[in-house]
Amino acid sequence: MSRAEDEWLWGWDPTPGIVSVWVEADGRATIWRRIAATGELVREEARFRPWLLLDRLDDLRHLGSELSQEGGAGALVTWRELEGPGALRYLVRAADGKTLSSAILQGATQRLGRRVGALRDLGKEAVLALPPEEQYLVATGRNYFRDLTFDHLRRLQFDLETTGLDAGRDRIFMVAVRDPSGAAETLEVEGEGDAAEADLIRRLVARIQAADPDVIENHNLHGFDLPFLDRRARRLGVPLSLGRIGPAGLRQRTARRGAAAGLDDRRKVRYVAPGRELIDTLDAVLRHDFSERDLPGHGLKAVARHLGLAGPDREQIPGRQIYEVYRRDPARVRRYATADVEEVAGLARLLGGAAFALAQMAPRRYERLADAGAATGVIDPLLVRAYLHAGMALPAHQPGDGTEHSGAALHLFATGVAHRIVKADVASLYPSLMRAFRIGPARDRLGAMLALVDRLVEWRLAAKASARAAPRGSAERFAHEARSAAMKLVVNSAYGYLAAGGGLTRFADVHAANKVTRRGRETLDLMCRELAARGVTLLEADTDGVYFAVPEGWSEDEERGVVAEVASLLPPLVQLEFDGRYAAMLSHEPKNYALLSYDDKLLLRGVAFRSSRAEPFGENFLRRAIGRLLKGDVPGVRDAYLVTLDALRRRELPTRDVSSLVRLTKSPEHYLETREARRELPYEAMLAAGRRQWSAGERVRVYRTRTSAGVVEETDDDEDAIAGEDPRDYDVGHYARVLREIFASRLERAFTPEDFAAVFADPGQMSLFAPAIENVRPVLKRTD
DNA sequence: AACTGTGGCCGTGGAT
DNA sequence: ATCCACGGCCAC
Repeated sequence: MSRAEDEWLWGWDPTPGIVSVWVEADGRATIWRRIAATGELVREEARFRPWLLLDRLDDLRHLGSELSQEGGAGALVTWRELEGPGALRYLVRAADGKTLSSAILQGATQRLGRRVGALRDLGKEAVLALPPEEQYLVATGRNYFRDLTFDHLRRLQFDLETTGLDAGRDRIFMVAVRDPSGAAETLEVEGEGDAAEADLIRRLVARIQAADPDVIENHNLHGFDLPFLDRRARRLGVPLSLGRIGPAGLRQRTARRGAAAGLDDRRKVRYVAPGRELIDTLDAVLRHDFSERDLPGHGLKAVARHLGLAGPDREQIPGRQIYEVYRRDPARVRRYATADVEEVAGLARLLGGAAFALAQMAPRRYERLADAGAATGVIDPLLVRAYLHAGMALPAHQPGDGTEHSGAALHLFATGVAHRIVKADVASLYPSLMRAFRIGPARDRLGAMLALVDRLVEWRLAAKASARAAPRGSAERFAHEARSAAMKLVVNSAYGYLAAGGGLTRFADVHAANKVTRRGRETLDLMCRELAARGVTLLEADTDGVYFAVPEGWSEDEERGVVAEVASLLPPLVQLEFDGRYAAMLSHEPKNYALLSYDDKLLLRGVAFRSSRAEPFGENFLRRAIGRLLKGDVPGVRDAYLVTLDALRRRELPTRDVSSLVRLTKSPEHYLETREARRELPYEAMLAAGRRQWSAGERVRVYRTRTSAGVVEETDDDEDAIAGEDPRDYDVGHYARVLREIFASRLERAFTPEDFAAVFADPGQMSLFAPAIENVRPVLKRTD
């Protein structure tokens, strides 16, 4: 059993070194493999028998003797019935996938009496047809990258520098390229006009073909560089052969993020080049930030700086000035563009390892796993392969039966300021409960989901141990850490897979999901009861963790002791951990609190304390005020308030500091339709600034003036904000109110009402009877 | 072709 | 003045 389950996770075919797979619908497969020992690339051709799953054979009966059971002689289409109760039970194959699908479509058209033009028109209850590469990987049990490490890949990075953002009008004038050896250079236009740009594109293509990379990487590759390059190449009539085989020109696939498929189109496409994997480091950044939530932004420069990838003398040029700087000082743009590709290479290596590790498990192309959602993009392919390998029929998707799904428990025990804080939480609560109580999808007769979660957790522990044992900074350690991150991603989405609504996932089971969350609520309640019984003050508990304050005089060992005692009361596999200790906490509302660590770092949590749309001046004030508050410096809190208020009234704050970052979700046309019924400040600001064009999804900084609203132009570079150009025409009265009513009010729970009024009294309106600020003490109030 | 979940705070701007 | 529905953002 154990071996079979490992095969569900890793596949079974030992073929090493696959770096890319390309399969045509007619069953011709091309496999590129890199020999780890020599670095040599080998290309292999194979014939492969395309397959799909059907719920019935009816639509193939018209083939007569050209349809036969597997093992029979020479029929066009062969079939095999899989075991178990699943609806998708007929595995059908043919030498050419197109023969297979057109035979089915012909039969379905006859049977249903309407034209069925595509397999998906039959519905996912009736047919499962994977993309050709995935059919190949599932059928063979092969996976990408077996016995390879990330550094075995030949990776090339390129980055376009253009005269503007509009591919219909602007041109490419430079391309920075970093080849797999690590050497970076720039290609530049020689002269002007179409011929010069066309020549530059030809040189780029030649450069890529000569370097012959397995992987092409850039930040926002699919959002900018490839669509821009594709449009320019088409316009200039330059053949764009970025792949290893096949005709020139990029192919497309639809994806959740990428370039707009057409004008004003919500659908997104990504480009595909046979034999190479096109990797966008923005995907890795988003995936990383989803779990870590520690990045200041998602742009290349911000991420590179944050991760320590940027050199100290990193050349910076604001996007819109690049071409202008190039004409004046081309060497500067060369340094800038070269730094870009070098940072991308570092970023891909640092954060891309997880997708690489996923490709060693799931039967999909590396580039698809790099941007796939974990549930339908990773778990589902693993389950499909497990069922086929076991010869079991797959259940079809099923809509929910109407049962509601409820989530986690949440308790707020006290608000205000507390000291000596401990956080205890359960590691991976939901997957642990699934394992501990054997909660899996009812329709998963094979038990593949729980088996996969078991295996992933076990392998992940092993990977973590191996990582710890390997030398710091070594490629080996890096590989184990990446594998651990990939496994964490999959394990943590197992519950989401189960709870997914709308018939989204094949094995979704709301009853099982409800069992998981019910056990979760029980576990959290038990933790809280048992902790309280041991003399601590509970503050807040959410889902899988609890904050509490310990009595004065407790040592860290005593803190850890109480957590360990409670941990011993939980079911096996459900591990309560000591997650951290803090000097002080401001508890505001559920899911909204601030923590001061013992080394003086302030952590803000919740939308009341940190929100991407909050005005910077308000967040700065909050950081200062809460920092002082948690150190017991109440006069310092008042001082932070007065200083901010004063700066505001003197208009010392740049307009950006009072502006709010908002996402425009309505197109100009859409807004104009609803404008009369409902006026909204962000759009009014755009219109007032004379901007009548924007795209839904765009984020802009807006602010309020006395009479109307304005837009702050974002610059890439902070030094670039030229004081003289800032109108500072913001509405001081409005922002003084915002400071008091929106930001200062976040500290309301910290004081009695009288003290709060005194701390945040307007300097001109101090009451004679107000309490002396020096004597004000923060409070903690039970909420019961 | 893509698509994991619930709980919760809070600001906006019209309705009452 | 107060209420409320809604959308956005965030904690888990």
